Amino acid sequence: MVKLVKTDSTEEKILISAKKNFLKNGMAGARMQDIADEAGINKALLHYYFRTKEKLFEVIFREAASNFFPQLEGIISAEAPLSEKIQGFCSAYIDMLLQNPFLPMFVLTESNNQPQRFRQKLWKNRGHLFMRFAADVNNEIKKKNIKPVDPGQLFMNMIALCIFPFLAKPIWQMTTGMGETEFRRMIEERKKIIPQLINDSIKK
Amino acid sequence: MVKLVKTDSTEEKILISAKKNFLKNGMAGARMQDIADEAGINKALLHYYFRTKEKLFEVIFREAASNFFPQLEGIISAEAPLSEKIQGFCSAYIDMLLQNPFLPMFVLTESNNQPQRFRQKLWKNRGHLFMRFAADVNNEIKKKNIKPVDPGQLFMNMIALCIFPFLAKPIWQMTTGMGETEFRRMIEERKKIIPQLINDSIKK
DNA sequence: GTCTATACTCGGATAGAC
DNA sequence: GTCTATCCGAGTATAGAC
Repeated sequence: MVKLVKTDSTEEKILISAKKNFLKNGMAGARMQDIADEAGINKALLHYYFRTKEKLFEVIFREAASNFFPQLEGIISAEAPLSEKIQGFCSAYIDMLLQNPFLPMFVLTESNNQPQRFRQKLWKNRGHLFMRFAADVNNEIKKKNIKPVDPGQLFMNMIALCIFPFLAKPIWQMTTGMGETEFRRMIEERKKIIPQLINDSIKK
Repeated sequence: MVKLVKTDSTEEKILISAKKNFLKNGMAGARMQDIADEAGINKALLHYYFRTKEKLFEVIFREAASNFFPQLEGIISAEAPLSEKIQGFCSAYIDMLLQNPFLPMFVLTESNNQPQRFRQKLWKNRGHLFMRFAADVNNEIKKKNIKPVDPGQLFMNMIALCIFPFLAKPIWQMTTGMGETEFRRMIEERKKIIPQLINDSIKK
C-alpha cells in the first residue's frame, strides 16, 4: 500500500502523535492538547484537520484493529505442515506484539466501548485468517493426522497464550518483582513453549 | 468475613451502584451522576460519604483486584494430586469469571492507569497463591512425576487460557457471529479442555 | 443524613485575524 | 494552513438550608 501523505506533513505528524497518545491512554484518557503539543501545533489545527476527537480516534482505531488479528496470511497459506504453521504464526505474532506492546490492551478496551453498529462494521468479515486456519485443521483431522478438536478452541488457545502476557504485564511484574529484561526473556521463551503446547495438544 | 454494613444502608447502596458502574465503564468513564441515580440518592450525598470520586473508586478497585487472583487456597492446599488441583482450579476460576464477566477487563485496564506507588502497594505480596502452586510443581518435578517445566510459565498459561476469552468476548462474537448461549457453551467446554491441555503439557 | 443550588475546572470545539 | 482568544458543556465538588 502506498503512503499518500508525506512523512513530514502536518497531517502525518498529527497521526503519529495521536496514535501514540490514544494507544497509551485510550479514547477517554487522551487529551487533544497533548496530541497537539507532541505534534508541535495547536489544538485549533487538530480540529481543522480532523473536525472532532472522535473522528481522529476512529482513524487510529481502525488501523490498530486491523492489526489485532494479524495479517499472517503468508504463513497460514504456505505449503507446510500444520505444526510448522502454528510454530511460525506464534513466533511472528509475538514479535509483532513485542513491537506494539500497547496494541492488545487498546483494541480490547476500546472495542468494548464502541456502539454495536460500529463494532459490527469493523469486525464483520474480519475472520479470513481464522477460517483459513480452521480449514487446515479440519483437513488434518479428516486425514487422521491429528486428534479431532474444535478449531475455534484451538485458535482461541493459541492467541490467548500469545496475547495475555502483554495484557497482564504490569500486574505480573508487580507480583513477581520481575524486571524488564526478565519479562522479555520470559516472552522469548514462550515462542518455543506455546507451539509445543499447542502441537502436543493435537498430536495423535 | 462479617459484613459491617447493613445491606439496605445508604452506604451499601452506593457501593453496589458504584461497583456496577465502575466495572462497566472504568474510572474515567463512570459518572457520579449515574452512580447517584442508581443508588436512589443525589450527587452531594456521594461526596458526603466518600469525599471524592477517586476515593470511592479505590474502595471498589481494591476489592476487585483482590479477587483477580482468586482466593482458591482451598483447592491449592488440598491433599490431592497436582492434576486434580489444576482441574479444580480452572473449573472454579472460570465459574467465578462467569459470575463476574467484567472483572478481568476492569482490573487490567485500571491497573495500567494507577501510579507506580499505588500499584506496588496493591499487588506486592499478592503472590501467595502462585508461590504455593510453584512449590507443588517443583515438588512433583523433583519426584520425577512430571516433566521439568517453569512453574511461572505454567501458571501464566493456565490463567491466560481461563481469562482471555472473557476479554476477547465482544470481538470474538463479532467475528464469529456467535450468540450468548453459544459463547457460554464454549466457555463451559473450556473447563474440560484447559486442564487437559495443561496436564498433558507436563505429563511424562 | 439528605436535599437544592451553585461554584469551579477541565477539555473539546469554534470564531476570526493573519 | 496556522495562529490566539474565547466559548461552552460536562462533570466534580462544595455551601448551606432543612
